[in-house]
Amino acid sequence: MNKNKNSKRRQELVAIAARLFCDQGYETTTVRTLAAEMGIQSGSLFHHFKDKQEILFAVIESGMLHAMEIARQALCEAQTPEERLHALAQAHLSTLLQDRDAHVVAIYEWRSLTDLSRAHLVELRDAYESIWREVIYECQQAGLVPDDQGLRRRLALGALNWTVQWYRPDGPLRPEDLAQTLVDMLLGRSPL
Amino acid sequence: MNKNKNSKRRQELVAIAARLFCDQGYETTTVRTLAAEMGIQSGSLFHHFKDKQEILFAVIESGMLHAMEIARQALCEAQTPEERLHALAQAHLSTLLQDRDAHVVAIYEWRSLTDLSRAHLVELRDAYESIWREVIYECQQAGLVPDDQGLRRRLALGALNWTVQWYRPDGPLRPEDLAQTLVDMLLGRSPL
Amino acid sequence: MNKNKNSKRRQELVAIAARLFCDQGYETTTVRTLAAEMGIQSGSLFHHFKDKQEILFAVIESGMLHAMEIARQALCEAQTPEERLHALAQAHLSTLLQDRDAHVVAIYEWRSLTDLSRAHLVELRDAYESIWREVIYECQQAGLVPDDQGLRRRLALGALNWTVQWYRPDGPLRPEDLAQTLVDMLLGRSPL
Amino acid sequence: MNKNKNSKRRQELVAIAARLFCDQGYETTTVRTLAAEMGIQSGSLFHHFKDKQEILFAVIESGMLHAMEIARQALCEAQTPEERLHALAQAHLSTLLQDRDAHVVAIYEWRSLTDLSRAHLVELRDAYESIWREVIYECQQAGLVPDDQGLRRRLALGALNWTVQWYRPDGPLRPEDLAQTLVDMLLGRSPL
DNA sequence: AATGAATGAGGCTTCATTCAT
DNA sequence: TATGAATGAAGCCTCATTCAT
Repeated sequence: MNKNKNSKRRQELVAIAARLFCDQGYETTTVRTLAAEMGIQSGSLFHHFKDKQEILFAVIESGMLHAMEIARQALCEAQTPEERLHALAQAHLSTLLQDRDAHVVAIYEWRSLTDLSRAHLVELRDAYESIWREVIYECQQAGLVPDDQGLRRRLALGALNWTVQWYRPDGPLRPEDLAQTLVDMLLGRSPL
Repeated sequence: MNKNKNSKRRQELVAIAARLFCDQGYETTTVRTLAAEMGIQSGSLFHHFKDKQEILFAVIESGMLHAMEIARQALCEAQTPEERLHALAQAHLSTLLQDRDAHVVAIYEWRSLTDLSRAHLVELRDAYESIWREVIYECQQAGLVPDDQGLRRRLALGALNWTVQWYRPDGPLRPEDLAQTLVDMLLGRSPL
Repeated sequence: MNKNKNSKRRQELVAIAARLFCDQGYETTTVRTLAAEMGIQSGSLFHHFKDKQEILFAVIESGMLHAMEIARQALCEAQTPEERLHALAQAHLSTLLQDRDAHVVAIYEWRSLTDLSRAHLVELRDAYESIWREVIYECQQAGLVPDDQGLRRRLALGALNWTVQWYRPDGPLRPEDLAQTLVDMLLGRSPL
Repeated sequence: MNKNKNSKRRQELVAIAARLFCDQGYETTTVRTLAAEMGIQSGSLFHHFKDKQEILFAVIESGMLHAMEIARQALCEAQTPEERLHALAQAHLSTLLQDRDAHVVAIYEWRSLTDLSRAHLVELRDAYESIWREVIYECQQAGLVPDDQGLRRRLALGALNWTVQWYRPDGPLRPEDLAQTLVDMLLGRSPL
């Protein structure tokens, strides 16, 4: 099995799998379909991945790692708590759009992961959410957001994640508007 | 096949299916498992439902019909736009908790429906969302919410729906707090 | 799955499997071939047996149970130690010929059993061998066979078992001759 | 492919294959496992052997050639018919113990050989058995063994071959005792 | 001699569904 | 309504073998 987990080729295969899992669902996507779309034979798939499940893991992991990276970069350039919150929301939307397939898969196919894989990804998710926790905490310290045991943070993240259900980048709504409205809601502001 | 779609027995079976589909996923739950949990043989299942897929449809439909009913009742007793918005959010949370299984299934297994079934359920969903649209419109007319092409409504509904991912009724958070915070965010209020 | 382990139908299937496993080997015999020879579809096989391995177990177990039964019956009618020894050898040869398939499979495919199955069959085998141990012990007490820690017993049983490799019932050698010669060798006699 | 069939390297590989085939069975041992134990990659294996099956052939052939060699040497030093019979039994046991892997494989995996390979090995086996035939014949001429169309020879060889099933060199029984008892049984003697 | 990715046929097993009882 | 044996298509995965490097 090809152990080079970050090879260009592998990343391509993961992207293709992400698309298929997103479109058809993990259980419904057959190994043969995966292979066909990748331009290889079904047997060859198992040189790259131990399991069908390992492909699922790779898809979700790649989405999460990317999300983390983008969030970190976005925060580097932001200063005030509010700016940082805004940057984070923007970054979140960016990955959601850029790696939509992977994130949709993460949401829908979480259950199909093995316990071990899931445990590993839970760590990643916790790491990501702790970034949000931190930024929200800064906002609280600055008196911008009430201390509500993370309630607003959870609602906001939920609202963001749910956007994959309805948001289409080719619609009239710009991502910036989305992020702005989200921040407004979090901070208890109304544009009126 | 039992044509009496609302028979007590059938509703029991649907509830059992909802639980299994929610816990294990639609694709992963076998007809045999369904039958076993229902206390019958797998062959007998097909006297109650034409298809495995029809069971899925019944599960989701029942959740949606229930949601609609609860929403309508809640609105009957509410007067001002804000009260009505609050009542709606509360009602939404209620079904989400009461019929959690069915709603989780609706979210996760939407894809496994046949086109025909999906079309029918889309109608139901649209009917439900139009209730929200209406109430939000009333709030806009009252100057409580900005006119943003449904953006806030969508974010709010997303935030609510996402609660099935993390909200546990046995935790410290009461559903009322959730509904209140949600309304606050929608209306651009901060408890600070 | 059909739980009636002694049904006529099941015994037929086991006999067919025995023949195939004997002729082609367990690993080499495919489930599809098994099913085809049984006149059913490959999927139907799994109503009767949980596993391919369970078929192997059933084949070997049936051979062993039969061997035990025949040995017990033969001993009922024999009196003196030597008669009993002779009856036992004769009985052993009988099963070896009657259930040749099953016994060949037992010898060759022992390794393919699961640990659990093997443990169960080891008990059966031990029970069978203890019959031999007993009869040989009677012969020792009667001064017919030396006490050699079971060495002659083992050599004799080995010689018998090996007959499946070369003995053909349609040859010039009668089973009785075989049994007689075996007993002669065990008792240290020569026809000269 | 390496045409030097007797190269040191090749003999090593054959010995490793013998061990694996003996422990896991021919069908169950994968080419990858073979290669791994040999310290090479699976592709490289095919530079040494045309086929997986050719490895099996090499294993069995080597065991047989060795057996023949040891038998011939043993007979060189023996004089009387009985001495020669004893030497032969002793030699047989020696190879059975020395090359246990190869002989076990010969017994169990005979079926997996191609017809061509099998035919070649049948010649070797016949050559070996004719040595036994000869020595037994000498014993017959000397009045030590009855003329029974090879029945005692076959039983004796079977008893010997079967020893691989139960004999362990680290047990209380010495190979010499085994050989002696075997000869006694063949010649119709009892130590009593 | 060696590598190791790729092949592609084929293996075991599962599963929704049917149908005679 | 209920049963449960049978179906047969399809799923995931393995494995001996090849071939360009």
